[in-house]
Formats: sequence, structure tokens, C-alpha cells
Amino acid sequence: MDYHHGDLRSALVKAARSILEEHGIEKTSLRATAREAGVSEAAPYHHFKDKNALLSAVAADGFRDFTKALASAAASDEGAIEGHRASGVAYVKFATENPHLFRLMFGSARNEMKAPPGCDDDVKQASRDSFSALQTRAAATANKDKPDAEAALMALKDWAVVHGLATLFIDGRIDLAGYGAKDIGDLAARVIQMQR
Amino acid sequence: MDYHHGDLRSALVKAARSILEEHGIEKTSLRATAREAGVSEAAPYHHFKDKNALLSAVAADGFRDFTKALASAAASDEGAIEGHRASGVAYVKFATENPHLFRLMFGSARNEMKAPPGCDDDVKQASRDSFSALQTRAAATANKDKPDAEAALMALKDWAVVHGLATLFIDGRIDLAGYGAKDIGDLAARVIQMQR
DNA sequence: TTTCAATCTTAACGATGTTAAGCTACAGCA
DNA sequence: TGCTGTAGCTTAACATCGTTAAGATTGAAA
Repeated sequence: MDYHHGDLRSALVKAARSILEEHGIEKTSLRATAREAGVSEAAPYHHFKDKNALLSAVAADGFRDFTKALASAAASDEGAIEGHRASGVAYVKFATENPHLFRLMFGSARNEMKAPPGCDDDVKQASRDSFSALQTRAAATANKDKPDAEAALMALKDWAVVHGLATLFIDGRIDLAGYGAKDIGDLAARVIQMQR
Repeated sequence: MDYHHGDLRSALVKAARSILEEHGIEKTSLRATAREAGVSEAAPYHHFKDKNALLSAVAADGFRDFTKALASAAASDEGAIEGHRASGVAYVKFATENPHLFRLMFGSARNEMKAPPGCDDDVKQASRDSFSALQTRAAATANKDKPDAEAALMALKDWAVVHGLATLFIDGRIDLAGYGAKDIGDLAARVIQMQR
């Protein structure tokens, strides 16, 4: 047996994410993660306080990818409005392509509200980053003479629409055929376009 | 020990729902539910195929209350549009007041996509009922000369907005103070009003 | 009264999260 | 070079969970 793995911490995050994506949150156990990383079943406790901490690290990782995906979609289109819409579609697509990860990121499957109040952990920060970028793009599309409060509310509405579409879809609540949509990206684009 | 409980099945659903609401999904185990109902830890298996089936019954129960809450909110206001908006606010409020139940109902914490394809279970049916009522109310507010497809898309958008607000809020993603809102109902009403 | 099916219990299995205690191997110092 | 401390990992155990198999209890039909 090799003692001293090298970088077990990130190996565990990687392993957990891989299990999550392949087999869902139910099967993503600490012990399975340890086995996947080729290490004893109690080893993770030397790098993470508990299972929650591991999953939080995975979620934070996911948020980084998520933020990148949204930003890159926004940049690929010219114009503030088009970019904003493209990032909305990317939001829904990300969720669709990584349903388990997305649920882990947003859901409180992880820390059932029991995170210490002051504990500004990685995930919350990463998620704040995601939304603040979204908000910035939304603001860029707002009419200049609108009061700030209304612009903020519009940004929130935009967020709610894409988040709602994403969660409803990955939970199997939306029947694409019923809307004559060929895929969820198509449907999301049509819903987003109808805004305002 | 009493054998023959009387109506253990519904007692179990009640017990599970009570544990869920008080302690969250994590603590809602089959065994704890059985204990709460004052019955042996394997007794539930004589009334439910497995844990999923129990939770599905709870979710179906929740959907019935949910549908009622939305309908009653819609009826309390006159006018199709006002009623539709009121039911949107009720949607978000229900989620806020029953976060664990709401997650169980919509999330796939329950049946991680592994429900048999043909299995049109109680939950799916109850959830369909909820949305079809919502859709009907949305249609009543649509301009008569709009094509049906567009009206359906608008209904979907309305659904996505309230569902997004609800899930984002119960997962702690929305800071009410940041929007100068006194409660989530207030905020939801403002977001919904800004539609169209 | 006997029998039988419905209903519940007891007991066990494997898996999980978590903790306590001990083992290994590298780094720095003699 | 050899010694030692400590970071990193392992083994072993506990309580809990979902689930199943086998047996006990009961009320009602025959």
C-alpha cells in the first residue's frame, strides 16, 4: 500500500464528481469515493471535515465551470442583450448536461440549511460570483433611465426564469414535444426571447 | 403490542410528513417513520414497496394541498389576471412555508429518475393536475388573438418564474433585504407584476 | 371451533457516516 | 549516516439505515 498519495484532496474531489455524474447523488458515498480514489475508506476524513465538506468542494468546482460556461456564452454573441440571452440558454443547457452536479450545486441536498450562519464557505462565494456576473449582464441590457431597483428586479426575474426552466426540466416536468421544441436549448431560447 | 393498527398506511404517511416538515429529508427514514407511528421498523413494508413509495405518497399528498392553495388564491381575487398572479404568489409562499415538502414534491430526491417509464404514479398525476390548472388560468389571461403555441409558451414562462423564485429562495439564494422586500410574498408579487 | 389470510414482529444482512487508535514513510536534524 | 517527529494513511469498531426472510398474532369466514 502506498501511504502518501500526493494530492489526495483533489483526487477525492475528482472521484466524487465522477461518481456523481455517472451514478447520481444517491450513490455518491464517502466510502465509494475513497474506493474510487484507491484509498482506505476513512482517508477522506484527513482532508474533509465530513461528507458535506467533500460535496461542497465538488459543488464549488461545479460553480467555477458554470460561471465560465455562462461568461463564454455571453461573450460569443455581440451586443449586451444577445449576450445576456445566450448566457441564459447556457444556464439551462449546463443544468441539462450536468443534472446531478447542478442539483448538488443549488439544492440543499448538501447542507440542509445547517451551515453555520457566519460560515461563508466556498460554495456560497462561488454561487454569488455566478449570479453577480449574471446581474451585471442584465444591468447592461436595462434601459438607462430605469431606476436601479427596477433593474435589479428585472435581473432577478431573468434569473428565476432560467433557473425555473432548468430545474423543472431536469426533474422531468417539462415535455419538450408538447411545445414543439427539438431540445431544451431551443425551448429556453424561445421562452427567454419572449421576455419584456 | 397491538397487531392490527387500523389504518397504518395513512398513519405512516402522516408520520413521515411530520418528520419531514420538522427535521428535513435527511432525517426522514423509514425506521424513524415506523417508530413515530408506534410500530415495528419493518411494518411499513406491508403497505409500501419501499421507502420511495412512502415518500411518493407524501409527495402526492403535498401536491393535493398545493393545488388547493393555488386554486383558492386564484379564486380569492376577481379577474383572470389578478387571480393568476395571486396563485403565482401562493406558489412561492407554499414553497416557503413547506420547504422540505416542496423539495420532495419537485426534486428527484425521491425517485432519482429511476421510475419505470410506464409507471404513471400518483405523484406525476398530482403534479400534472397542479400545472394544468396553472396553465388554464394562464390561458384565461392570454390575448384571444394570440396563437395557442405562444399562449402555452407564456404559461410555461409564468411557471418557470414562480418555480425559479421558489427554489432559489428556499435554497437561500435570494437576499430579501437586497431588494428592499419585507417578505418573499412581497418580492414575488413585484416580480410577477412586472411580467409582460 | 377450526382455519386462513391479513397484519405485524423479530432477526438478520450489507452498506453507510463517523470516530478512535495505531501504523508508515518522508523531512529535518544530530 | 542514523534518529525522530509528524503528516498521511489504515484498521477496526459503532450506530444507523434500507431491505428481506421467517415467524407470531389476530380477526373473520367456514
